[in-house]
Amino acid sequence: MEKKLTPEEQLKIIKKGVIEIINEEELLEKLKEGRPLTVKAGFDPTAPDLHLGHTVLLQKLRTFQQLGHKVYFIIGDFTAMIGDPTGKDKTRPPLSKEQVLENAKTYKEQVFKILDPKKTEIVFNSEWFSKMNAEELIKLTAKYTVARMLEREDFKKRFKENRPIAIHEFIYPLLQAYDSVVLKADVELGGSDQRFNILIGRDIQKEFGIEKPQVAILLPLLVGLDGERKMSKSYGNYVGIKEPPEEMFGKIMSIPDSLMWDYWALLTDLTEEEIEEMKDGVEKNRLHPKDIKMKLAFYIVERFHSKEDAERAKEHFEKVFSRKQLPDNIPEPKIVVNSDEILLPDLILKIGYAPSKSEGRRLIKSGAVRIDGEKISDINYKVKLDREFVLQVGKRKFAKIKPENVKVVEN
RNA sequence: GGAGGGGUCGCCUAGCCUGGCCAAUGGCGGGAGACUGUAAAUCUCCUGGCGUAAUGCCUACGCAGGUUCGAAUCCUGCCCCCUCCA
Repeated sequence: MEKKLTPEEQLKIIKKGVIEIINEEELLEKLKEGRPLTVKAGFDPTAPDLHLGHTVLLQKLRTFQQLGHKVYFIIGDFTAMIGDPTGKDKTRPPLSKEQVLENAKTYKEQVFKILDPKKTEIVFNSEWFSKMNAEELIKLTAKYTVARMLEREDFKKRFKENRPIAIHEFIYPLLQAYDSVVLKADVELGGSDQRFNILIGRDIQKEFGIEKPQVAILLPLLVGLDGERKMSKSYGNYVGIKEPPEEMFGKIMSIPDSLMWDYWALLTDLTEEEIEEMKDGVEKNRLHPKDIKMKLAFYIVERFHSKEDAERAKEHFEKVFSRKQLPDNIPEPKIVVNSDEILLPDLILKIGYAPSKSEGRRLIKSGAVRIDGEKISDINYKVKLDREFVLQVGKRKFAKIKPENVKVVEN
């Protein structure tokens, strides 16, 4: 808990790292009222994991909590069944209720790695939407127009290119807006791609008689591992906050160097000056970019796991990738076979290191497969399972095959 | 409701007129290898499944049938999408 800060001081803290506040004077007004503000951010439980991209937002929510405000973390279980069309060039397939609930469950435990449970209210928007009837829904939709919906870039684009926009996709932003009505949100946080949705929230709140609508706070989007698109579950370019330390470390090491400055800025508490200092060091060849990236990876792993985990992850990384040695903890899969000899592609398939036998063969052909460090390039290679050996597929997949884990079943 | 255009291997796209050489062109994405710092850039290979192998088998060009020795390609019906008109 901090000492009560003046509205101006609070604003300054809030503004750090923010792309845009719509609008700032209104926020200052609200802060001057001296009451805890209702701060809202919504998440679609479309995949079971929160990732680093989400944490940018969560961090800012925590800032609000530290300033004494109240955070509503909305799990859009209802809206997830629609699918947010933001940034999409095609209609999203809706999720089943079961999937959504399953995903939502894991969200809870994850958000409290960052947020203060005492000041967080987790709400499901199905709470109000599943009770809404057709009449109420239509009244809600009557408050906005097609033309205004089409102002949105992704809709406009799809419309122009004669690609389908389903009606429900128009309704999505209205539902999100309605969340803000229900909660009487003072502030809504979102990534910069949420600008449109959040602004509709302001309009709709006014339509429902809320005089001082929510202030939109837009945060930068974290670019994903590919260095191209925003970090997102659907692009598969993300680092989940529950991922094992080694994974996390490795993934961060694989981002393009140019991207790491964004990561430093958005995912750490370092000041701009400190980051600039490092950047300068790299540019003047005083510092090696790889070392700085290692530091970043360490920082992030420590953050979501522990210092010890970070140490281990770093050690693992150096061992496996820098020194090309075997890692410490090699999985020892149990396998069931019908003979004590097995074709290599079969073995690779069996331990799940290739999705099909054909793929396994391809990997062998391309020289990605090693047994006890020795490259195998014969796709008909037969492996004897009566001795222990280490199988390596690609740079990062290892498995220790032990005779005691092999079960021979006649058939 | 009417007229026209279209649905191809993750995405986009070629092929369909002039059936076989089509597991199907090209790009993107993805994987692996080389070089490296699991960075960038570059180069090479791979990218439906099964198969020790083969000019091999299976499944696949919206769905269901038909014509044919043979169909992504021709015919019929159905479903879906887009455009224009109403």
